[in-house]
Amino acid sequence: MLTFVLMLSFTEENYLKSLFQLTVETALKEEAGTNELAAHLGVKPATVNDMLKKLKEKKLVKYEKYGKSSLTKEGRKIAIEVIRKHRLWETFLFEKLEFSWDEVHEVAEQLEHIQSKKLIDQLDKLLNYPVSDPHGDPIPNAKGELLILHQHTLAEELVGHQCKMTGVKDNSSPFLKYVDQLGLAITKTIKVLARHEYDDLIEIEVNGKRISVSPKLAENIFVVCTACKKKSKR
Amino acid sequence: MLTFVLMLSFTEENYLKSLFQLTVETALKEEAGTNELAAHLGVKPATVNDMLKKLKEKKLVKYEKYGKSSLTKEGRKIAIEVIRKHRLWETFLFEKLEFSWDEVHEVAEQLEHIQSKKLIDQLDKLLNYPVSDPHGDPIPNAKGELLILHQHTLAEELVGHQCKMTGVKDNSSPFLKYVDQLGLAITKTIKVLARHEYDDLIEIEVNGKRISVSPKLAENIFVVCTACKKKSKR
DNA sequence: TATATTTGTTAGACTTACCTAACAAATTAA
DNA sequence: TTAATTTGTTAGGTAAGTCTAACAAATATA
Repeated sequence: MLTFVLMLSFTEENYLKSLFQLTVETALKEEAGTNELAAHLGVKPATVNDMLKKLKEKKLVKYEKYGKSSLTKEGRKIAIEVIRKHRLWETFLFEKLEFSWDEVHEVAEQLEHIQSKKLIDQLDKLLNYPVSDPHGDPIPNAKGELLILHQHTLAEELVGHQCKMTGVKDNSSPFLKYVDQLGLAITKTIKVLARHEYDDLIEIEVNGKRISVSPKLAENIFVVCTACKKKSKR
Repeated sequence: MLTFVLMLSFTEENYLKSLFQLTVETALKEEAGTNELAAHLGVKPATVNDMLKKLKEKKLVKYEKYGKSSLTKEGRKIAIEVIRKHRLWETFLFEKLEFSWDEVHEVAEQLEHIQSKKLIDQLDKLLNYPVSDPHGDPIPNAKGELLILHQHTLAEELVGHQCKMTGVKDNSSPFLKYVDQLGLAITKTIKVLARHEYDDLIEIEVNGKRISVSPKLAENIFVVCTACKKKSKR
């Protein structure tokens, strides 16, 4: 069997990854708009426009003029590979090289583009086939299968419920440092004590202490809740 | 103290590395020509010409029209950093990820451009501060100090002398596989038994067996020889 | 030393990924 | 349902890194 390996640039890989993250991954929708992608990638809409045409040519995205865009099966496959590499590298940096969870993202952004199947498979083996990265995000396996956690954000959690922290939405260093400071971390048990109408703060119990968190913070904390059992949106 | 970090592209880093390898490192001379660099980098002389002007602008190379080029102090510093990264990655792949010595080079070519001081320092620590890579090449330390072995090639070795293999000049996979096949490897003891005028083959003893090797091969094998004690050229 | 060869340079062109500015289509609001 | 706003597109421009083709300088050879 002859397999054609189409070589993609770092940039092209990043567009596919962004599109994946804006659609399949965290969001509920199937498509993303040009401006939305531009904001996510930190470039101008005109640039995204050019790239969408190019990626459509290569049959990696579905795109029609003035329409929303989405990944093709092949495009999704590549996006998942990049995400797998990113998260394995993050795990490596955290587990083996003494990086803290707020430091891993930036370096993994570079490492995720290294081309070598053997490298990634061996890294996976060295780390003992981890299922999630330091931020709690699931790591796709070598077949491209991705465990989808039935998680929602802390902001959506009901008063009185107890849940467990499973990850974060925002991977920026300042946010992660703040999370650390508050004593929050993946696997911690969180109980929602109250929601204050007056200033929208959410009062929670964690580590046996009561703290108040902003809705902005709560929206970036993922949790699972057995009490909830609300049907997952994916 | 304010330090200005000038960000270089992968390409610029590769030019500095090539220039280092063609001058300071293996060769005896201090300068390299445009065509020579072009051949080493696999690009056309015209391209090198443009880049030399650009790197001169940035004070990383010394270059005058129609003259040979060399690295400035700052350029050499950067080249050594890239080489350090390359060789640490090669060692990592070989030691931790089960790569063979003919597989490490290609992947290290990509990894050497990742920007993160912490990454490299931690990698160095994880590997326990190695002094040479799987090909026997010395790894510069964090201060940019590079151990220079007083080595020469097997082709230069005198008949009757016994030496020890310390490295290879050619890092290509076919060459390295061939070296493996012949039973040659770093640290092996080699005795030069004879040189045959007729076909230039060199007869050596290694692993207790007599084999004949071509001058081409011998030119790509580094050895040290106590009997020789010939003054090193660097 | 004159000529041939090698080595290095210049000019102009291409591609990728980005930009700005002007415009067009689609959506939202009045 | 028209007008305002948002969203998306086009055209044209820039910088990096590459190329080819023509030329110039330096070096080697006769």
